[in-house]
Order: sequence, then C-alpha cells, then structure tokens
Amino acid sequence: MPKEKAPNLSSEIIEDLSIDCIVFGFQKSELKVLLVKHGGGIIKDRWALPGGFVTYNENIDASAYRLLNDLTGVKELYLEQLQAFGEVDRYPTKRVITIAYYALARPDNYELTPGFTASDAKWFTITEISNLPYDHDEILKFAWNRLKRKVKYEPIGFNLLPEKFTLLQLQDLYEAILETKLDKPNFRRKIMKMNLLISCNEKQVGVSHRAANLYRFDKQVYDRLKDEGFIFEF
Amino acid sequence: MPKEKAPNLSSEIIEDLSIDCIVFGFQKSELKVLLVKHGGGIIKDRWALPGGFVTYNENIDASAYRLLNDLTGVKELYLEQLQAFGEVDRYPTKRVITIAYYALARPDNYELTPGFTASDAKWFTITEISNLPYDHDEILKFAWNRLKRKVKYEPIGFNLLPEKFTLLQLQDLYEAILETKLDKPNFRRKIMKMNLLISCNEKQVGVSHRAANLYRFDKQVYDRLKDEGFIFEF
DNA sequence: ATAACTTGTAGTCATATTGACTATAAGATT
DNA sequence: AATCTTATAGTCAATATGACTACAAGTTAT
Repeated sequence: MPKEKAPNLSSEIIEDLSIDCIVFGFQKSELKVLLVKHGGGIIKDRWALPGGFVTYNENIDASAYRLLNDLTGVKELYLEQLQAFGEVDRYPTKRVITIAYYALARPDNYELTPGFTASDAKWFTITEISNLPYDHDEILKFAWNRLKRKVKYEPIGFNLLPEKFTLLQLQDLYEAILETKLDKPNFRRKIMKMNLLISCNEKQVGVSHRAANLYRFDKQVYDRLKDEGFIFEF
Repeated sequence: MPKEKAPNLSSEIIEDLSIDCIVFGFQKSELKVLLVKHGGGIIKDRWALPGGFVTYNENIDASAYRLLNDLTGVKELYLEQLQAFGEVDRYPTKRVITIAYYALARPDNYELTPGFTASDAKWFTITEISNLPYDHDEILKFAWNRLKRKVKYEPIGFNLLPEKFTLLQLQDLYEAILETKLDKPNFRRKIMKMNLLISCNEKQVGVSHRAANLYRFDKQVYDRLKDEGFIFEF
C-alpha cells in the first residue's frame, strides 16, 4: 500500500537529521563493529560509524538501510532503532540530530564495497575502537550497553554465528558481548534446556582437538523466545 | 560549561522535528497517562500526547522538559528517551519526525496547569485511551511495552508510588503495568528478599480492614539495582 | 606407540528459588 | 459474636543454580 503525501515530498535531504548505524559482527571470538572511512567533508580520512542524511521521501528505517548499503555494500540485515542523539553541539558546523540504528551481522557473509561518501569500510574489534568523531564513541557505547542488556532477555546469535556452530562458539559470543567468562558445563546445560538448539548430528572438522557437535537454531523456538522474552542470568 | 556554536543557533523551531511525551502515573490502582487537549491547529480540541517542536538552541532532552512544563505544568520529573518515530506520512501536512520521551510520575504531586498550545490537561486511565491523533496510539503502545519489559530488570515504583506505601500497593502497580494477577505471598517474598524496602514501622490508617505495614524504598539499594539491573520474573 | 595436551560432554551435590498452596492474624462491619 | 476483608507467616514438592569432578575423544609431542 504505497502512501503519497504532497508537501515537501522530495528526495532532498532533511538538513538537520541524520542516521548512524552500528553494525555488530562476530569473528574469531571477537565482537566487531563496521566502520567507514570518510572520503571527504569535515572528517575526511577518519573512521566513523556509517551514516548520512535522511531525505524527505523515505522512512527513517529505509534511510538507514539505504545509507548502510550505499556506504558499505552491506544489505539484507535486520536494523533496529536505538534512539536519537540530539545534543546541540554534537555536530560541529550546524545543528544535526542523529538517529542511531544497530544491527547484528556475520562479517563473512558480506563483501565490503565502500561507496557514496565512504572511501573505505572495515570491521574493527570493538575493544580497539576509540576516538571516533562527533559523539560516535558515546553512540557506540550506548549500543553495546543495549546489546549487553538485550542478550539477557532475548535469544541472540542467529544473525551473528554461522548456520552451524558449536556450543563453545555460542559461549564465546556471549563472553565477547558481556566481557565475562562463563562456566562451560553450566552454560551448556542452560542453553540446552531452552530447546533452542537442534543438533546437526555433525562434528566440526579441521580442528586440532576433539571435534564438537554442531548445532543450529530452531527458528520457531528462536522467534517465539524473541517475542515472549525470557530471563537469562549468566 | 555553556557551549556556543555559531550557525543557526536560535530559538527558532526546527520545522521537521518534534517531541512527544508519555507521562505514566499510578492512581487508584490504575495506570494513567497524561494527555493534553489541543487549543488550536490541525487537531484542535482533540486529546493527544503532550508535545511540540524542538528549537535550534536546545538539547532534545531539554526540549522535552520545556514542552511538558509549558503544556501541563508538570516539571521536575525524570524523562527518558524512547526512540524516534519517522514514518513519512505520520504527520499530515508535512514531514515531521518525532522523538518520544517517557516518564513516571505521581499524579497527586502535580497541579495540572494547561498552557502554551494546550487548552486542557488531564490524566487518563491507560486502558481507556484510544484514537489518538497522528501515530500517538502506536507511540503509547510502544511506551507501555517498554515499561512492561523494564519492570523485569529494574526496580520501579519510586516515581509512581507515594513515599510510604504498602506491599499491596506495590503489587497493584506491577499488576497494572503488566496486566496480570500475581500471587500475594510469593510477590511479598520476592520483593522482600531484594532488600529494597525499609519498614517505616507504621501502619496505614483509615482502612476498613487490617492495616498493612508501610514501607519506603531504600534509595541506595534502589539506585544500585537500577544501575546493575536484575532479573525479576513474575 | 605412548604420553601429554586440548577441548567436549556427562554428571554430582549442596543450596537456593519457584509456584501453588494452607493457615492464621488483625482488624472493621454487620 | 459472626462475618468480612486484607495482612502476613509458613509448607512443600519440584526445579534451577553454581561450583565442581570425571571421563571421553581426539591431536601433537617424544
């Protein structure tokens, strides 16, 4: 059902409203974030969160998708709004309020193709990121805190892990997000009791130790738990 | 530390950016929401969430406070941002993105003094609210869902209950928010174990049945739990 | 080939928590 | 005095938790 509204419905940008995206990834047991290098403008050659301006004729969610895709080539991922950041002086040259979005993705699934205002795009280990321009450090911290809280009442991993994964990989993910160490047998017991995982009846290959069983998420249970919410104290 | 930035730093409004506030209250065992009647404009005489436009020289948080105070007289309450709502057609005459805030308050603490663009201000029982203009129904629903989720990992009640309250009042609050019935002895046991409540060693007066003990929140524990978060499955 | 090492997986156990109750207390009202 | 209503204490079986131990199944080193 397309909706049309007459006034100022153009693809001109709204001067004072931008979008910034935090895309989390998980790779080699580390939590990653996708950043872009600016090709020009006031922060030329600096790494920052992918973002840009909203236009009059697009929903803000659509704007986040478009910008992320144009800047990095990443698409078809689930973006969720975090919140707006609107300090008067957060942007140096004029008043710009930004709406932050975040997403979870598998870095290996994407070939990064920098474009639009981005001269480069790259996954960074989250703990090694600092001194981002504007208030991007604050936004990133906010996003990470949200993620830390989120993993306690919603299943997570579906968008971050390969389709088939071991219990240790899942545990590593939780440990990377929460920045803690968890007890292996207890983690396993807790996860298995949720009926969230289906055994693939396959073992991992190419590891120099006893091969672990591979699991995949039961999408039905996953979605149900995501809707209902649960309580997961680690 | 005042901050000054040169361009477009004026008290002119940002045409395409508004604020809407959901103020929750608790009164007579019911969850309430503060609405205002519009004194003019395109929804003259209709009840809606208190809100208005942001100006170039104020932070968005400050804007929310200002608008709420100007419209209803309510002030000195803790506002927290929910998120932005930015469908292209959410506002009829032009493109306006709104940032929603919510707060918890004690209705009895405030004398409502409608002003600015509001001709009236009133507390409504949440379950009786419907057909708000724009996307305010959606925003309200979103806010309530957030509150429902929030009570499960943060203490709540400090801003909603009178200073001294009974365990049943606290339980009524949870029941009103969550729209469920809870078991009295179990609720009591769970709450008491948190060390969140301090007995006032006083009984309620003027009730036509056995008077219950009065409690107040232990602010230290309350704030600590609010920071740390906890897990509360009812 | 065997030992040493690494990770996987099963299981133990004391303690704490939960949910569903029952029972009794302390008033107020009829 | 009987009958309400709400307060508050306690029971109990079932389940969950945290901190472990033990053993399995492979790889790599000697």
